[in-house]
Amino acid sequence: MSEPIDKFDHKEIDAKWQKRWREAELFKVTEDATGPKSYVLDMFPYPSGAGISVGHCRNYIPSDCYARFMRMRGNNVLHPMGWDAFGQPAETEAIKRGSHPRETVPKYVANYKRQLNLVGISFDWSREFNSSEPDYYKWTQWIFLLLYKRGLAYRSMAPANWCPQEKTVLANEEVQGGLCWRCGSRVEKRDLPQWFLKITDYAERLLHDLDGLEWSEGLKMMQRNWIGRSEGVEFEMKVDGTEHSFRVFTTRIDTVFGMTFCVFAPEHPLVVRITTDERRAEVEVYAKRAQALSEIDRMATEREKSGVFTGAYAINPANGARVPIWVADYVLMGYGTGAIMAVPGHDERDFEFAKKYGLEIRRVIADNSSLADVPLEKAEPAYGVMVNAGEYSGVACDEGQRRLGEWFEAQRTGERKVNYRLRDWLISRQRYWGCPIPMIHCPSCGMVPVPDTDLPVLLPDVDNYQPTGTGESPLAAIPEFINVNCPSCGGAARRETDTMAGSACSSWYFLRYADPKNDQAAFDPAKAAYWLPVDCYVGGTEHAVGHLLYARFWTKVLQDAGYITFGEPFLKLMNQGSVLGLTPFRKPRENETLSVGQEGILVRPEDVPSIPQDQVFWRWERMSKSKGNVVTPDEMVEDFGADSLRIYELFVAPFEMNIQWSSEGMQGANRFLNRVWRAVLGAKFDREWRSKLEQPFDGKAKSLRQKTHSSLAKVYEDISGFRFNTAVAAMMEWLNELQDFQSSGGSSAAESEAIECFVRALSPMAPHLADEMWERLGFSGFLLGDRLIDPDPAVAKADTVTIAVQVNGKLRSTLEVPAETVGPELERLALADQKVVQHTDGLTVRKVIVVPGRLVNIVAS
RNA sequence: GCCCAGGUGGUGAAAUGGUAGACACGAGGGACUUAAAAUCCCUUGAGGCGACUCGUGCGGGUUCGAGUCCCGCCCUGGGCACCA
Repeated sequence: MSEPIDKFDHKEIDAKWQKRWREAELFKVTEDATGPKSYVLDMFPYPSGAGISVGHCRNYIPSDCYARFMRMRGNNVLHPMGWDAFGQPAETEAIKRGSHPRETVPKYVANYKRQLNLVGISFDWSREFNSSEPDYYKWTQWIFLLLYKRGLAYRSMAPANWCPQEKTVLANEEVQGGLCWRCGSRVEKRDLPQWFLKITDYAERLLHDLDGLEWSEGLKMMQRNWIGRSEGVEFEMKVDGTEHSFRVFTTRIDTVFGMTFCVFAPEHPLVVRITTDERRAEVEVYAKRAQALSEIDRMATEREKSGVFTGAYAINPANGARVPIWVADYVLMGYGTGAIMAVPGHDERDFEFAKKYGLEIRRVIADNSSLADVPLEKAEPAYGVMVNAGEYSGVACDEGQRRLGEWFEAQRTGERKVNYRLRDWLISRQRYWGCPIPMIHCPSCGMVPVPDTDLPVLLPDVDNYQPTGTGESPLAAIPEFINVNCPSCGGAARRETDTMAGSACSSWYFLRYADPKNDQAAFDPAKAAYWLPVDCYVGGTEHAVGHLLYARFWTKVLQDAGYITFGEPFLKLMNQGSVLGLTPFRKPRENETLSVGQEGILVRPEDVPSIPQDQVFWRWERMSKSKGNVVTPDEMVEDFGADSLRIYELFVAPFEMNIQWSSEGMQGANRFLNRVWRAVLGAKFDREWRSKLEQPFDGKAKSLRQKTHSSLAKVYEDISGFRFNTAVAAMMEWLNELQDFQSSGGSSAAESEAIECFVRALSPMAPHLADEMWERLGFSGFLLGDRLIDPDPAVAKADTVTIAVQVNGKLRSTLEVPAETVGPELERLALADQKVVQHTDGLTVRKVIVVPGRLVNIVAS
């Protein structure tokens, strides 16, 4: 060792070990290895031109630390990575740049992979795949057909955002303030035939199975609310003087006697048929205006209620009352039946509506029967006793609900029903860069699925995939693609031209890693049975109700079809916090209006100097390419090395917490690793330390051994629980003690033990440096292929403890006592303590609380 | 408006109901150096010469003891589909 050891050469060490790991195929795993399997999975990224940021690293570094740790604890760990490469952003970007996703995607993928290797992530690249490759999307299509054959895919008309200028369908993201974000024209709604997947058939199971998952309660709650199960009664109402009837759903059938009007969603098909001639013009205008509003606008609470009377009346089946039918945009066609019974006395929105339009408000619920005629100042949705309810008056609400449910069922005009707010999953996109939907429209046979043997339906490799102007996918303009013979009758037919949303590709990718090269099936059931379900899934909360729900749905369908034996794909889910970057904004100009929640106009950092200083302000926002606030790991790795970045990201904050990016702490992480380097390599290391541990240790060596073993226990526990920040802190404390030991001239087997244990424990966090030090200590091989050392609880146990001594709850003194000191002895010592004597002088000791190993609290007055 | 997280030094943060601020960053002082970098040592919640006092968003409560538990507020961040 001729070179100086005051600092490690991170560039040399990173490159050296990354090369060796690659050459040794260190990260490759197989099913036949020993030890229990563990599947540690990161949500696969969408590769964009900006590359991965230090924000992505906050996902991949901790999960890599965990995966490496699990492997070093004897598990057979699957830790794969792939690319979510289909999707609208890639297509939009390519159109803008005049390139093609087929060319840009592989470039971006190569860059992502380079960056991930740069920070030393232990992915098994032999299992890598890309969702936009036919080898993969063949099986996405196969699963779509499986859903179709099981009656879970159907086609239905649904509105899409339509830009009349560009003559194209827009994603919600492309609509801002009702305007197209590119050309600024007013976005319209246009009905198109679209494909849906029947996730609602699985609502109950998706809800129920959440209970068994090791996910955060907050996230489970989000899914529960999204599924939105409610129990109630759906019943039929007749439109007075016509043959028409409609159905309404309510969770509060006990309030049915308080119904003073009904409300239809503006899109309700009955609206045009029941509206009277004198009301027609007004209703039509209203419906048209409502249609132009986005759903979010219609939902906005602050908005004042609005509506129009149709001129028609309905009959309340419970009491025969004749109630007016209104149309209002606060009722949505997509939820329930698209029509409601309005009970203004006991529903806040109905109350507000009734107040505005002077409709009757009746009390039908009260705390007790004597309050039946107390006027209502506001809606009272509480439960109590039914009043003004005919023969039900005086009946408790919950009993009334049951009896009314039975009554409707006996009358055959309604039934008790469970309702969900979850809607079917709209999976079609009128886009080029997606997985083609494998269906054929035949004039004589109708809808015909592409036979499995004809899969994949290849996405045609064309240069021009601009919008068609008809609302159809660009694929509709490619004759070679659309013209096909019907697989059933052989006649001329037409291919489906919609592609699938990106979320289809990501709804089963976790299965493919088990068997990524299989060209006979999506996966070998035996391999899937070995690796799955995912033991630990790591990703952000932004997927709480999209991806995470869809993936659970597909898993259950595959289970029902017998391909897998489990119904939940992700047993444990960990959500990392975001990394926020400082992002420049400017104040709006006079002609610009901000939408709700927006505080300024985003500007690119390079434009800041050209904007008047007082117009610019900075905010912390999630790092993303579109915000121009991305910091890449490349520069951090260049300056400080992969391991410094890893330590910093592990240490900076709790895993699940958002952080504001600052590279100041990088110095500290780098300094820590340099101290490790000197403490480990500057010592006289004795490989045979194990055989020399029997010698009597002096106090210093003994306490170093205690620190070594207690730190191992703490670090292992913390990594297991994803508490990486305190795991790193424990390593730092351990190192401080080792350095103190060394600077006081100590040298013994205890020091060598500490060094070997430390280097091994550091390996999941800082693998490059750990392997380098391992080699320099005279060992060979890779630490990842080796085991961590088990802490010895007997050694980890401290001999003495510090006992806090309080008087009336205030700390007055501390006692340094042997760990096994019993309560009565602690009490005696505390009462004899000089500080205690001072503070209890003139007082009577009333009570002494002793917590052995912790504290003594003397209550005196 | 509803739902979910949070609120602790100059900063990131730590703390099974039991010594608030571990571990770091930054700052100040010192050693080494011609000097700087690096490294090492000391100080660093506020007030007070001190004994001590005060201090975890605010107000109550439970407890021998509350950052932690309960009730009522305020503020910040995230999510949302007015869900009948």
